[in-house]
Amino acid sequence: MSLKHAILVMLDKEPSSGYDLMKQFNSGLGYFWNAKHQQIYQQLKKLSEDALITCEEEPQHGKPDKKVYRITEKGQQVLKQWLHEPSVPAKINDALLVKIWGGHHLTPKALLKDITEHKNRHTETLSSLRQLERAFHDLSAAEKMHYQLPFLTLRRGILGEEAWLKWAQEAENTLKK
Amino acid sequence: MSLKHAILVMLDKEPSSGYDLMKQFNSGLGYFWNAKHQQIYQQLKKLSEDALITCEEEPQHGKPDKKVYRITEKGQQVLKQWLHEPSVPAKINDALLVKIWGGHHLTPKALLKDITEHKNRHTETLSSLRQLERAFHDLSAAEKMHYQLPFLTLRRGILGEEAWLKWAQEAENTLKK
DNA sequence: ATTCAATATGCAATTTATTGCATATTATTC
DNA sequence: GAATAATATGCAATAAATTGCATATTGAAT
Repeated sequence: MSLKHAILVMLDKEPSSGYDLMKQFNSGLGYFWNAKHQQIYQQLKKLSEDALITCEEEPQHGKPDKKVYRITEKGQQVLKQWLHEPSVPAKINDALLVKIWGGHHLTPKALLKDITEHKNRHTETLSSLRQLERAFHDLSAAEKMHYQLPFLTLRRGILGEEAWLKWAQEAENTLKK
Repeated sequence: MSLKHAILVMLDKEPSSGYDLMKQFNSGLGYFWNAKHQQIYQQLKKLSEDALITCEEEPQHGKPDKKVYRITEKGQQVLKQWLHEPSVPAKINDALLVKIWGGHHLTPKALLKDITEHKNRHTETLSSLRQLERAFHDLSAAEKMHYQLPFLTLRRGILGEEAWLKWAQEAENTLKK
């Protein structure tokens, strides 16, 4: 379980509300970790109880109140310890591939339709990742150095999405025959 | 949740025991779906209760007894229905990338070590996928046609692993500087 | 003889994740 | 003025996945 650590990593960079974290998880920066808002709020509650983070209510004008969470010393210790452990390999559970594997019950057309929908999503993701990449390239050398590590994760996203789309092309060529 | 459907797809191709399925999930063919043995046995139990599969005990000589599961008519119906629904996108939860994203607490050396371990796993996976690919190429045209769809999933695996390794090279170049 | 690896399955408890509500404010659009 | 989208959070129930045991057989190696 690393949602906990993903949250700690994010709060270590910048204090945030659950809603802020949720947006990060659902946008480019959180490309590598997915979580629904419920999970995030639940984890924040747990992390608070364990005193790995603290919570401050921040009244806002024009918007509902925010609960801003901050990582504590204890939280940083836990985070550092986790960072020093070998990371568990990401597991792949890809329903589309299960479907294709057993797809002889379906027409190629039905398979293509499903693939196309996924392709649209991947195309969008790639496009927003590339946007972030361009923003990175416009930074000064010092800033580039500073964002070196997040940039690596961005590159992973880009290479991953490119490979996915390349595969989709192959799949389409096969299924259209 | 598609472990259920992954199992149905597999049993639809060939009756198997939980242990057989487990091996598939942990080898090349199950590259696109991961499950631990507990999950598989639990699902088989549930699927039996729901009458989507049946179970037959098969005594073996030299080995403990096997429970061979077969998909039922009802199971095939459920499977077909699922195949006709749009498949849910695979979600990515990659602890290594979380680590890199927050890796400024670590030395580049420590990060490289972790990446190298992952690289070894990915290299092995790629190598076994390529072996399967070569086996495919040696098939007759008719057989190739028959395995067209599983071959597509194999290609996804290969392209995915190649992209991963390409990224690892980039990451190493960055971190070694 | 004994340890080890592979085969084969499972219970019980816990932890994680998902789903389905539910609420409240403000700004904007129709 | 009413509907909608965005902001912001949460409870409760269920489902799914993981972890830690636990057992039993056979063959091969030491």
